Amino acid sequence: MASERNDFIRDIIDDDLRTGRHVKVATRFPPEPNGYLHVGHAKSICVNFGIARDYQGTCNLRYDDTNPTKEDIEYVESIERDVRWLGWSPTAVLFSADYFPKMYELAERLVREGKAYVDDLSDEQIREYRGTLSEPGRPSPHRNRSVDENLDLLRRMKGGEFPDGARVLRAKIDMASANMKMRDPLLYRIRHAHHHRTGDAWCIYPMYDWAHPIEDAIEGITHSICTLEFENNRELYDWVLDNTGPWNPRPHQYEMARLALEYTVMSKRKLLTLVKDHHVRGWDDPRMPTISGMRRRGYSPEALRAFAEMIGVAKANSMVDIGKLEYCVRDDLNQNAPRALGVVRPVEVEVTGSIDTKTVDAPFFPPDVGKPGSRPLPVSNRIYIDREDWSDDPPADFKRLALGRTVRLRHGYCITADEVVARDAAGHVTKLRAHVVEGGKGLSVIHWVDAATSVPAEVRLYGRLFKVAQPEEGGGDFLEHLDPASLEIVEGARVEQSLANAEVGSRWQLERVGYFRVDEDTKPGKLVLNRISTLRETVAPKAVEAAPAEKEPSGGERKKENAKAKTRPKSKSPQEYRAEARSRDPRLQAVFDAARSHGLPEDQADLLSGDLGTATLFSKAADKVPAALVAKWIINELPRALDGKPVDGFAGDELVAMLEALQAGSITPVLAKTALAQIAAGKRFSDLKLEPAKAVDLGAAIDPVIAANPDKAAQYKAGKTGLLGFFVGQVMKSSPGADAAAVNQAVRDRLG
RNA sequence: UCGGGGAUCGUCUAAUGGCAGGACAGGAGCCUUUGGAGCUCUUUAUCAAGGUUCGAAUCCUUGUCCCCGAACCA
Repeated sequence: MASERNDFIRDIIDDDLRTGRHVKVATRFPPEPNGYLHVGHAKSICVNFGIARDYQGTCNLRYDDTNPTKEDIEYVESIERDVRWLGWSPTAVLFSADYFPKMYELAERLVREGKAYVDDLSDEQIREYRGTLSEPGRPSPHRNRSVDENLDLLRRMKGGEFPDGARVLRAKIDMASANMKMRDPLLYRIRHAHHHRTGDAWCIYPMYDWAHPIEDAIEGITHSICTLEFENNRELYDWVLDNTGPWNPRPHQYEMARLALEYTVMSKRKLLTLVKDHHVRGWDDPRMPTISGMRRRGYSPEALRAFAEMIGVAKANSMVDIGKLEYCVRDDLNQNAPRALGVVRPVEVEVTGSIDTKTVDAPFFPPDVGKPGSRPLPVSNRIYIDREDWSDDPPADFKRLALGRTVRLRHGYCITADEVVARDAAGHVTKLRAHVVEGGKGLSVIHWVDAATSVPAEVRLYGRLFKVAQPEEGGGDFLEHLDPASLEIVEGARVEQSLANAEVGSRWQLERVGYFRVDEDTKPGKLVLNRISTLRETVAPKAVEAAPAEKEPSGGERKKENAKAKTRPKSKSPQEYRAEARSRDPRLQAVFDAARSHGLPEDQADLLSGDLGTATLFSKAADKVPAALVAKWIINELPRALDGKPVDGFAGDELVAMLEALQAGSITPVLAKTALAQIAAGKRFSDLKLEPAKAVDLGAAIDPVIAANPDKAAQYKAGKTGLLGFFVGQVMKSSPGADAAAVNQAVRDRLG
């Protein structure tokens, strides 16, 4: 189905579809409308909508608007616009607020079933009663109110009888849970606030952990994808589903790593600070990592989708190289942005000598892009070139214009510089004289525009907002890392005539300068161009001012992170748990002692006596089969066969039967492993159809494999010994009864 | 009474006991009327140590490091 693209979520979906757990796939993108979407959301959008697309499923856009004090209609509108601009069409556009009646109904059900209660504690008290990471919490004095009282109180909460913060509805779960999220989580709080969608209909609002699973369940979401920080919430998510259902399909939550990107910040709070404190011009400032900012900058939906594809989906926290985004943007633009000429800092050049044409026909794309189209380019003997392309004192590898040097004008003729005619106050050249070189050859090709017909433009040169790769690291204020040079506005640029009426939103490559988008600020007669990206520079033309921004925070900041880790209490190790279990349960200790008396080393005895399931399995089997053999199979092989299933259900008699057969030599170890997996799946050993160990003609088994892979055989002989496993694996596949060790040796012999 | 996750080239990500692969970045070369693009070649990785196995990134053990969790936020 989606075999070409593999990530852990798609693996799970493939599995769910294969086993029939689900017949359809339904996902959702659930933003809270309290800010603009950013590139991190773009990843989530592409994952959720991408899955729906790949599996012919559905994906809803659902506003998670359960907190009226933070949310706003402005954000609602921007979010849907951004999702659609990215190229996705929601199956439905929905609002959590529309489920408020159903959520409330289920809350009453919980109360009636004695699974929720109204608490009068203040927020500080609730926090205090909750305990800490390493200490259990205490029950609220109101935890055991009667159902009737709870129901009455809840209804009065809903009726608006109490002020904000006076009471909350809490689930009655377990104040001593190691998972803080399960310590009687809040379900409803009182908020006499106007909601953007429900107005003043409600004065109690559901919390995320209550609302989200119900929303998913109501919509029939099968795979509810969120980010890693919600891992602890999953237990509660499942609890809510268990106590409000039955639901079919029953949603399941999966967590993936959120996107972190170099040279930017992603939290809504920080983005909001940038906007509110005017460090940028708005949510859609082209330097912002918001989708609207990137759109205004000139990034295309295709580029953003390609980026999402490139970074993949996984569970490991990561920091993505900003170069990957820039690559995707350039890759798209190279194919799609027509070329034009423009100079950012014009230097007038008076060209002497004859010019035979008035215009040249210049193609929009270079031959390697291979797209059609061209425009006429006026040519004359008064032109502008870019200040970048001139040097008073050219270094040896300078390939552009200097006194006495010759360059070719793009799409035009060659010129040789004769004389500097004028300079500005700063000493920059403003006017040159040059002459045409007939049939000449230039050092390089430079861009230019015709002086008479070119049009003025304001060029906004955007760079990275921050000077450092990780502005949030180091403990200081992220604003300190803002790059004051992230925007440079150049007023006096000139671009070729054909751009005079370029459409707002159109994207162009100004050859050798960069990619640009026509900005919304453009007015008739005043073209405004945003630089989307520079061109890639294999040899930096401005090597002098290169001084790349420091990539790594300094060492001192490093230390701080570690100190933080050290303050965390240390968890118990599995070994300690097993020791504890034994001291609690004499039966386990007895198995430990028995294992020792069988001659097993202490570490094995320890592993076999940590829980009752494993311990009984071992002691039963060790009565009939040598203990060392049993230990080895239980410790090393059983976990994989079980694949997460509990040991308790594993049939010990079958294990014994299998091990006896193995001992008798009637099955090979390879077969024994597959048998173990089958037993774990509930089969009886005697019912298994297993090829008996037999004398396989190794030559007959191996030769065809070698013959079928002559190139690999050659590589092996040349020293790529890793291929041995490949050959053995192939042979084992074709001759299941073979003895792997013998095959291994025989392949080795044969390939010399 | 702490619990939940994670660790593979510089970066991101594959490999589900059998060839450690791809992409980005880097390097070398070719090509080029964009110092762009393209093409070719190429450097570089399984957190550590033990164990099981013919064979381990993958299974077991111990250890190390990183992230998340104690809002009436989501």
